[in-house]
Amino acid sequence: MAKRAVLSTLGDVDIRLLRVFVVVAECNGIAASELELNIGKSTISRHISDLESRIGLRLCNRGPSGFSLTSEGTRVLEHTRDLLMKIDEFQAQIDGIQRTLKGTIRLGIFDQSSTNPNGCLDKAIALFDELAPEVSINISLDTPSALEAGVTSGSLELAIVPIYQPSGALEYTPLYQESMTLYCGRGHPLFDSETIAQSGDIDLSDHKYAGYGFNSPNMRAGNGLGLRRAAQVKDEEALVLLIQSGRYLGYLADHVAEGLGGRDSVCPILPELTAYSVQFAAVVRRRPEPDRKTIAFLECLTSAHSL
Amino acid sequence: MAKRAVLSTLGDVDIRLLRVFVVVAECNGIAASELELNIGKSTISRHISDLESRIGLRLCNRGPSGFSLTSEGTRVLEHTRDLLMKIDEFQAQIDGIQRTLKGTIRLGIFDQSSTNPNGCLDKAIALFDELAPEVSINISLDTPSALEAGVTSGSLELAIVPIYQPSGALEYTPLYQESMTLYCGRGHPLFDSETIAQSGDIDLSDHKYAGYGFNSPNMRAGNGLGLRRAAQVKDEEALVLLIQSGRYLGYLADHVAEGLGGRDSVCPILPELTAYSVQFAAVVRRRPEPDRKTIAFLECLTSAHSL
DNA sequence: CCTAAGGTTTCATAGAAAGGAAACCTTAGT
DNA sequence: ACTAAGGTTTCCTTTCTATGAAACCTTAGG
Repeated sequence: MAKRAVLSTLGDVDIRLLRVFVVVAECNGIAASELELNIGKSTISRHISDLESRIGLRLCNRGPSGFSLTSEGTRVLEHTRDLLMKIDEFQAQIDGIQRTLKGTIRLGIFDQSSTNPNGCLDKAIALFDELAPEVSINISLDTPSALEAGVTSGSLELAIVPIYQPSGALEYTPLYQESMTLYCGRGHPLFDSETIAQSGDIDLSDHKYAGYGFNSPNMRAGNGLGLRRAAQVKDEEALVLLIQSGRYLGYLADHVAEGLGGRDSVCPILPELTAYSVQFAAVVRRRPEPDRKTIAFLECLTSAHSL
Repeated sequence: MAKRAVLSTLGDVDIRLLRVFVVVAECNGIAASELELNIGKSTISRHISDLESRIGLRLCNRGPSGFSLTSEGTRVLEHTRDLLMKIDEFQAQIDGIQRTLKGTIRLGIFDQSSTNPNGCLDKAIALFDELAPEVSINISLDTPSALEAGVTSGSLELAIVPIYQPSGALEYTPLYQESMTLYCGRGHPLFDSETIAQSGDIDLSDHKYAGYGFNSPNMRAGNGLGLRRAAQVKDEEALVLLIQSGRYLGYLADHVAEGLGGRDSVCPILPELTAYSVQFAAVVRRRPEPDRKTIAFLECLTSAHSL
């Protein structure tokens, strides 16, 4: 220990010595405290004299003639008990902080993903609320890229987004998949499933396509098939509307299509070709490392989805 | 450290680490705290991570992207400041105890020694009162042996006695001397100083001798000269009375004899032969080691007598 | 893309601290 | 006087701790 400028102006009263002193005083002698402290008397003796020389006071008379605190020792003992109590209190406070999760967690979810039956966000929230009832949860909906930006900037602790163009600054934890297929509505030329099954080479670019306005796996899939976007939507309801008009093709999550009344309403087009699946993942930032409540929530999410 | 049963259930929060943490938090970064702490950043970095792992919480985000306390870090910081304050307070209290002398000091003085002009007890008391105004002083008079017994038993902190038969259990600190000579009173056959000066061999045992009843240097001196005690006294006034009667020889402190009106009243007998001097000393017990106020008083005594 | 700044990690080392064993010193009580 | 009990000292070993130097990693900002 070369230089201790600011640190310990007086030589940090060794807590350990103080504890020894208290025990010795309570046991009324070194020999008696051996058992309690579980260390040899030579060590205890040295501890006591160390303490005495550090604080510059003789604390107790000890020897074959008996043990007794000096008047100063009595006073020091009082203050020491005080201090040790304070330290224990401190420990307890720290433990409390460690145990209790407090604050607010800001979650973001992809605004078109809340209906997926594979998503167990509800279960995760229930789990988390049990684990950390003191944390208030704040959920916002947005587009995947906006969510990722939010997480990166720190305005969101965690988001659930489809994995599209993973950012290196973010940590993705896969949760569930969503399968997407190109659909058309009743009245569309491609609506008849038989027809579609037979004709091997339909030129999809002959048909109008409706898709989201923002960057997404959806959009990439559309481009890959040579689809040309003739309508831009912002949300799923609008897309469903366009498809059901019988004039547009569009990608729908299969669970959405099923909810639409089955084959009477919409019809998948060349699933083998057009279907793809999107991996949804919880995303948190890599650094600064997410805080404990976020990690806890992430754990709740993964365990909710692994059931 | 093999076993730490009672000691440090949780691993004594190293005060040092906490201090480092506070400084780093206040400096808003490790690099900035280097100067303040006067230790290298590698060490500081390790300290912070040590602390974090000891208390099981991440306290701050740090790195090229900047420094910030986590929410937990903020809370820990508060409690830490609290604790450090308490520790400083403790130190101050100890310092206070160290500085302040309190209680009562019980002094004993030889009941025949208070008139000696060499004794500077008054000055010593004045010094002590300045140094330790909170200590109340308790003075009792007694015979040397009673005083030594009192010091040995602990019923007196300190006594001032003539050194006669030093006890090994006591610590003697010489203070001043008192010279004693054999005197006789006007009317005594040996009163004429001329006569005495001429006759080389006076048989002192021809004369009545008056001395103290208790063991003392005085008594030993009397015995050594072959004096036979014909009268026993308990205090000096009585002795003076007997000597002034012209019938008795007796040892008087020279300063007492001088106070008696000089040669007209009493006359020294063969000073070269009979005179002896008594060393007065402060006496404290060796063990249990005297307490601080006693040591302080002893210092006051010696410095009062060394002026 | 490059660099500087802020931190972290690794490595090696000096020194402190904790501990036990055994010899030793004192004192109370026989 | 002798002994046992209570402490202290001495000596040595083992384990930690603190520390700086230097290499390294990461990010902000030209």
